[in-house]
Amino acid sequence: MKIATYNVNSVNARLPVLLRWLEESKPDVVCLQELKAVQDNFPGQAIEDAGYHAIWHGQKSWNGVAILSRGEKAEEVCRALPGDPEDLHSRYIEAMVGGLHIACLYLPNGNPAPGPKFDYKLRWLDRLTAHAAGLIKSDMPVVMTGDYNVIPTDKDVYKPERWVDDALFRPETRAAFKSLMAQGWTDAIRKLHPDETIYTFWDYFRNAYSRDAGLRIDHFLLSPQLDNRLLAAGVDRHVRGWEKSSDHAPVWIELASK
DNA sequence: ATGCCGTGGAAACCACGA
Repeated sequence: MKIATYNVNSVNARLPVLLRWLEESKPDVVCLQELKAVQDNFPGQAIEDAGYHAIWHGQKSWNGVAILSRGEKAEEVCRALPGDPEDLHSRYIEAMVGGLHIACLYLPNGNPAPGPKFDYKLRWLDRLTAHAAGLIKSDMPVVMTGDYNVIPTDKDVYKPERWVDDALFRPETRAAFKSLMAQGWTDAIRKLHPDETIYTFWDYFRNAYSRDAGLRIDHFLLSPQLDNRLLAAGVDRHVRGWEKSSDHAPVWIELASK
């Protein structure tokens, strides 16, 4: 079973690239972030024609998350991260599919830091950690994936010294992510590629992609039930080089069937 | 070191992203 995550930076602007990549990569489940479309403006028909069911939670202008699946339609569990009814951003959707519990998330960027946006990011991370504690205690195999907007370590950024004051890399951010991981989650990419330089995002400007000046911020967190089912993990970085690409590349894992 | 680019939405610029 192949599961992917892809921050598309507008699902409608990205539709040709998304369809081309789906055709090439043929994942069974896909988590999308940054739809940048209201609920009624999601390209559901085009995605259905490509062979995928979809559930999604849109929002005007910003954010937006979706879960696509081949074969069975994902059975939605919730479409908001618990813990703050005032938080109206569409950044979280959770569903059951293929016998897995799948959480698709788009964590707040948090810049500029310090400031209210950074506070919101840290609160969101706290809420995610609280919710994740319940998920990891359940008997279900859980995949928690998406754009975390967190650079976990020095080797996940091309020039760590330039990012120390950035919301993606500040000590508070890394510490919060570390305490989430300490619940027992596995970073799928790092488990299989502990020492490789691997990025999932490259800026649109400064020729970041051709210079390979990237960040690793899109992650797959796996619950312990999945530890012995992880077969492969990687980044489709060539997709970042396509015409009209997102600034993120798709990330994927392969799980052994149970 | 930096929104230099890309997108959406409103209004011919600005907010926002990482």
